[in-house]
Amino acid sequence: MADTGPKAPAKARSKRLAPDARQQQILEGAIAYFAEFGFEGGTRALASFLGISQALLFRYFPNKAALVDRVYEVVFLNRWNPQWKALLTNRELPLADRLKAFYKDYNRSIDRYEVIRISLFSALRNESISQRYVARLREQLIAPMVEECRAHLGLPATGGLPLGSLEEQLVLSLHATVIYGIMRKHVFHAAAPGDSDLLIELYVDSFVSHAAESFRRVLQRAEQSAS
Amino acid sequence: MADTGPKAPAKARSKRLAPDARQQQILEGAIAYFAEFGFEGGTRALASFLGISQALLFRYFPNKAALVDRVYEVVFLNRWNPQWKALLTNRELPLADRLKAFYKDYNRSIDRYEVIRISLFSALRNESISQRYVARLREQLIAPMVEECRAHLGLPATGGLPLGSLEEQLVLSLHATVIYGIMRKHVFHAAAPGDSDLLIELYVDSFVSHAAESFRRVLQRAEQSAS
DNA sequence: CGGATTGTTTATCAGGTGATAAATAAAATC
DNA sequence: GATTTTATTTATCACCTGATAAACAATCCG
Repeated sequence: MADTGPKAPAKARSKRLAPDARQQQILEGAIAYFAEFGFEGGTRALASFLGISQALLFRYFPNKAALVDRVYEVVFLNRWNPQWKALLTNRELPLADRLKAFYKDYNRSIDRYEVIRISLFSALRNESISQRYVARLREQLIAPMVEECRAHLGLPATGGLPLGSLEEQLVLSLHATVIYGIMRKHVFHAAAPGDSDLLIELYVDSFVSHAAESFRRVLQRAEQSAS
Repeated sequence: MADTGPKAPAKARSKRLAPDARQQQILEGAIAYFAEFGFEGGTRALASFLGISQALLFRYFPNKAALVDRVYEVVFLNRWNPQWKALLTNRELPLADRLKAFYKDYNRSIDRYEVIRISLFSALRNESISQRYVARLREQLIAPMVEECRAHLGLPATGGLPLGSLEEQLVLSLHATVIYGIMRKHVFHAAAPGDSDLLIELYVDSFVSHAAESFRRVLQRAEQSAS
């Protein structure tokens, strides 16, 4: 079994911080610590990682769950850019340009060790905040992308996609490529030093140039199963 | 914080099994239990999940780590098909057909709740078996796919890829799509009821039909950075 | 300086953990 | 059916967990 906590690198004892600063320090340390060891990591190891006593944690957070919730908030909510949807649906730009700009920015925003690992840890626990994030991703970004693809291809709007429709899954292949690349780096530790922006351009070009054919076949299948 | 163990559905007490059968039953139960709650799940909850006493676990496995190791073995090693590489490198078939046949079979093999979740739990713990799996995936399947793409496009063989080369990452986009679809289903609980085989055919066709252009641009970039 | 304030630590608690040994009960053997 | 064998459970251990309260010590303020 892997070790479940650091054997105390324990920074030099930094005494008597202002309450705000200490709370912030604990929160940031907790993000780093939980990202590494998961939420089962103990409060003692976390405290020693921070160079403070274990009891001090409970002065700034009423209990471990509250601390974990704050970690979730930082990782999930603070990392969402409300302009993404507007960017994706701005039909004054070509579809490919919008997708490239979006995925470059999205990739930049979530390609971080703590973010991807904490997202996974919380998803594996079926945390509701993780499921809300997935729902928002679908409603705010993936579904609009499908509509934009339809518009780009001269197809009528869907007026609401069924969950997990084939069209949605087509668009998700783009998303999957970006996410999986980040996971390979931070979870599987399989180096991926390549130029992310170049790869995103290639992925998007490949997707868009084949979209007509893919959508045609997917819609044909949908008609078949409807009959 | 999410609940960390089942409150004992506790099947009816099945008494006095043959040792082999009981060991097998514990192993299978452990796979289901750890897949749900992760490896921090307690032995008491596992035992109650199995409908046996906690002490009995330690008669069939010397300690928890040994049980976890057996779970890893079943999930990782038993799920590898040695014929995959041969299938992918069989140049009597068109490249697209090989990729489709491989990914349909690969998808069928790993698209299971326990498999994908236990893989992720172990990867997040940096278990060596997980890293060995990733290395094997790269050497046995991904790298050969790159070589096959080169052959398909009339390019010379590489004679050994640098880790994380751009070409490798191009091929990984295909892989990512399959894996991420499975993760969405079993980790993010975002339904994906679509016809996997159809989607795999679309992904592969899209990839292959755009491969010439993608490889051209990637190799051009590689030359630039070499100069 | 001296006393009040407050950030921090030490000591401690009840409950949970993996693991062991003795006690029990079901099957196997004669 | 009595006796041996063994699968299983109950009781227990030392240790670790999150959390609390009292003791301590650094800063502030007069």
